[in-house]
Amino acid sequence: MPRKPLSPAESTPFPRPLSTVDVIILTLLDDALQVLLVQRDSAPDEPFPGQWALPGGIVDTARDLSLEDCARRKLKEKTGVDAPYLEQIGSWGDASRDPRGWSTTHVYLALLPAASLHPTRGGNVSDVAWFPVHGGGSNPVAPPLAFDHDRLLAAGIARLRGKAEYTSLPIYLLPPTFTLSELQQVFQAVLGRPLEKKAFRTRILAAGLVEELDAMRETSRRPARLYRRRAGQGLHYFPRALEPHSVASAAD
Amino acid sequence: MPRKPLSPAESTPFPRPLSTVDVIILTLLDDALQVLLVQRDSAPDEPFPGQWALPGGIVDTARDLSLEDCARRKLKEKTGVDAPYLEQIGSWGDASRDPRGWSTTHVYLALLPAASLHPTRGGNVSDVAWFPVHGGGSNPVAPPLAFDHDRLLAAGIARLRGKAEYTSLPIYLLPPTFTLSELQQVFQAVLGRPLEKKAFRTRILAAGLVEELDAMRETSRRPARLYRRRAGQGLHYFPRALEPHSVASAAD
DNA sequence: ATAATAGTGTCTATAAGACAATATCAC
DNA sequence: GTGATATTGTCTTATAGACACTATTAT
Repeated sequence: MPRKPLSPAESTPFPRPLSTVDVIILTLLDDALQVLLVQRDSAPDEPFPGQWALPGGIVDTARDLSLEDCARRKLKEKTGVDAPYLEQIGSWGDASRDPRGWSTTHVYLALLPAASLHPTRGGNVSDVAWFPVHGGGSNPVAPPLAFDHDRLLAAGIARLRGKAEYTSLPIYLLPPTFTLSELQQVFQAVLGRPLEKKAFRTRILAAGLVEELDAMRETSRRPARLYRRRAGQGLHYFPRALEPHSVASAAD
Repeated sequence: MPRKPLSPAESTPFPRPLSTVDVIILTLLDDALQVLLVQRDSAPDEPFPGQWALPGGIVDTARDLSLEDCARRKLKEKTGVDAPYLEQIGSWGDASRDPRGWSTTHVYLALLPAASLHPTRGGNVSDVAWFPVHGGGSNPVAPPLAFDHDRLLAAGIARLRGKAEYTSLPIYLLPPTFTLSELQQVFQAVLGRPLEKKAFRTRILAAGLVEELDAMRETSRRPARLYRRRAGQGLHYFPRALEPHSVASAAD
């Protein structure tokens, strides 16, 4: 039962669904797109004890001013940082997705650079870990996730992949400065296919969404020019998609 | 207070936000994009009495199997029909958008052909009406909507306009058979700008998303070939946007 | 010099924009 | 025939793909 009685104004004639927020936190680690997952409590009266799940939880109307606020809070709790990109992916609400009853989750996608995380690959808690997202990678993503989190994660990945075809979105997976080769590698990791070097560089530079720095990345080979996102530039929409694709599903 | 006590499994340590669904129902009437609005109850203890609002209401966990289910129910209640296109636009949840307290609305976009509606322009109830969506039309959209429905509507229109640039989405605003000129008019009404005739026709036909019928639309001028959506074809993504556009806001 | 990665030159292919020309109907 | 709308021809332009070539570093 609720902790406090509802005031008359708050009283409504319907039982309210449980409201939660889940965050799909992605970054690029070891040249692969990886997702942050948390292991659920092992207490047997908890739903999906011990299973891996997306970070998230119940909306706390006393602390969270808004759904996005709640997502930012979850993000900060698990990573210790704010994400340079946070987007709502959608909401899934029905009677059966949570054994506790009718519930709705509001899913957000957060992209952040791996370099912004703590030294030991970001996870500062033992029940938090990064998993590669690849369908065909050597180490597959964790076993089936709790609740319906598999489909939520799939929707987040699909959104990122889809937007990578015609926007600059994957740039948010990189630290503030990067080389064009690194940027191309991020796009390739997201899209799961190689891209043409010349076409890619022309596309990025013609869009004017990065600016040259006076510094180079010094490696054991030829140094590469460093760039950074142009200040105040949001997501860039390219006039053409990266590859002629044809049809998609009926809704979104 | 809730009508029935919560079972232990349903008990959660947080007060739950109010969950609602609102539907942005759009169609093409009189060559203009129009939205279906409902006038709220005039009882002074109701929030926003007498004001126009998007059709919607509280999620009924006893009747609605899912959020989308709920959206379909609202749609059917107001129009009497199912929409050939229904997409979730997003969810807005915060402490202040509803005077009754912390609430979340789940917003859906429905596109349907005007011809599918009842004879007298669809509205079979006196407190339901279509309003043109145009910013610069002769008859502007209704005065400020109830709650935060202005921004919800704006988000829905923006989604439709955005997708019209690089998908076939506006086709769902037309009846099952149509001419290419009519299809072009729908795109123009959505985008608010004229399109090049030849380029538009090539684009549509090359995509293979319509099929020629053996019938013509007979008017007082040269008859025009009728087409219909190819069966089983979902939303089509064109390889190029209709016009080179550059930047958008930071998140979606 | 060689290996490796960074970066460029140049050609082709595709699809959109511009805009004129032609086709088919009612009258 | 004229007027109106449908449909097509053709040229230009912009940008992605292919792919070979040059540039710069460490060794």
